[in-house]
Amino acid sequence: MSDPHSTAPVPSPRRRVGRPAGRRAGDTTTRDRILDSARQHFARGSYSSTTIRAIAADADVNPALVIHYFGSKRDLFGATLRLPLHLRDQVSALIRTDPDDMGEHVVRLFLTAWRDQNVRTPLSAMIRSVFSDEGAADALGQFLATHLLGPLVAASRRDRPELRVSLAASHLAGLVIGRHILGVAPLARADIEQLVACVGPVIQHYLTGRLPAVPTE
Amino acid sequence: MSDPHSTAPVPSPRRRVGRPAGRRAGDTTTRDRILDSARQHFARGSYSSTTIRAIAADADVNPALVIHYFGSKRDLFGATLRLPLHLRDQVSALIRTDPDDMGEHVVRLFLTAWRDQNVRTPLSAMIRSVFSDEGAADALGQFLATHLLGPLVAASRRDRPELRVSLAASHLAGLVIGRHILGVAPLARADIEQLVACVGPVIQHYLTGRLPAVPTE
DNA sequence: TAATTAATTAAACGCCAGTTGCAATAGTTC
DNA sequence: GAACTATTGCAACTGGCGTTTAATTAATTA
Repeated sequence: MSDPHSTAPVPSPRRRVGRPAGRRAGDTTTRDRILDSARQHFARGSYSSTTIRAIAADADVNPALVIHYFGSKRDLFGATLRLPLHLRDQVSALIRTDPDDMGEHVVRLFLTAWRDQNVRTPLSAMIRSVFSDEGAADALGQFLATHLLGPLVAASRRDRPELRVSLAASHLAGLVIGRHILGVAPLARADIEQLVACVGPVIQHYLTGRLPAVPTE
Repeated sequence: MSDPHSTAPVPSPRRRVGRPAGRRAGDTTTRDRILDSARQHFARGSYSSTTIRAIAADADVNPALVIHYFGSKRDLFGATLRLPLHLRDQVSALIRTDPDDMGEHVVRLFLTAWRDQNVRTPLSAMIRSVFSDEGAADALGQFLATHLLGPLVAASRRDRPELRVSLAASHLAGLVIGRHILGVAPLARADIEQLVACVGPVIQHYLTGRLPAVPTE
């Protein structure tokens, strides 16, 4: 501060200190390192609480390089949200299973998918962003409707499929949040099959069981 | 902007522009207005994404006044988190009801409490803060264990009470999040009694029904 | 009524964020 | 090997943030 310009036109001899500038030898993995670091940071904090500078530091790189590769913080965030495709395949395999047997499969799929870091980090980043960025809820809703809930609703042959799927999804979401984000001890400690055994039948009930009639309407 | 002109050290005659400084006439409700505004902002965004300046602007007040009343942003956040006491009373009334009848009562209590703005805003601020601030999960966990889950666990006469209560709580949390934070249509649209009828029996099952045996161990 | 205290604002400070401009180095192409 | 392009770092700019300080006005007290 205090009168920036008007410094004498000294051509600033670019002192040679710290790591040198310029391209590194060998092939470059820097872009991916940045993306990895960004995934981890966005998955851990909110959008506004994670900083490009921290991401850059973890990738052992200059903050400007992050911008150079990804344009802006928002775009970088977008780049971290791409989901692995095989999850979609698993879901579409799921809806072709026996509907009376689906409950346990859904729970198992959800819980095992979460162990895969390629699923877990972008999803938990999405979840976190939904809670911190107003309006991001739409993005997640879109994703869920298109890739997860929508197919299930379409496959249902029962009454009020949207309500059924919403009830099931809210339970699963609560389960995953409790187990993996909040770390509620009994849920985090339990092994997957135990949870499948407990929760699977309930999901099954929501999807195909008898729901109480709507009061009036 | 641009060039804050290092004007000569004129002692800055405190120009009279905008609203005048100084105490206002009449009795003051300012502190409460600030607190209200803060509640709304913290309930809507993450801790780091809400700014004192925005809170002050909504309360139609100078940012410095916020600090003057509450000391710091953290303390202000703390001040917004006090829960209305009657919720605690309702919970402790709840655990004295018939355990075989508790499921529907719990769901109804949760959903109706959420309609009360004095409950909804601090709770959703807590939820959001848990997702954005690392470490805030402990605070919420503490609160839940002390005021909500703990009593339920203590009142349970079944096996594995922590797992039971955790399963029930995760379901309820997912329900409230879907209904009130994400605005999932079928959950947001349904009236409370319909949800009570659907979810109550499931909660009941988690609390007092037969859980599948633990595999080995 | 004089002194004091409480409520309020304006202005600035220091910090840290995202971003930009520029220079330096390494690989690639002719 | 010269010209070019891709990769990297440094330093600075701009802007918003939480917070501090000082000034101003209204209420209260002595």
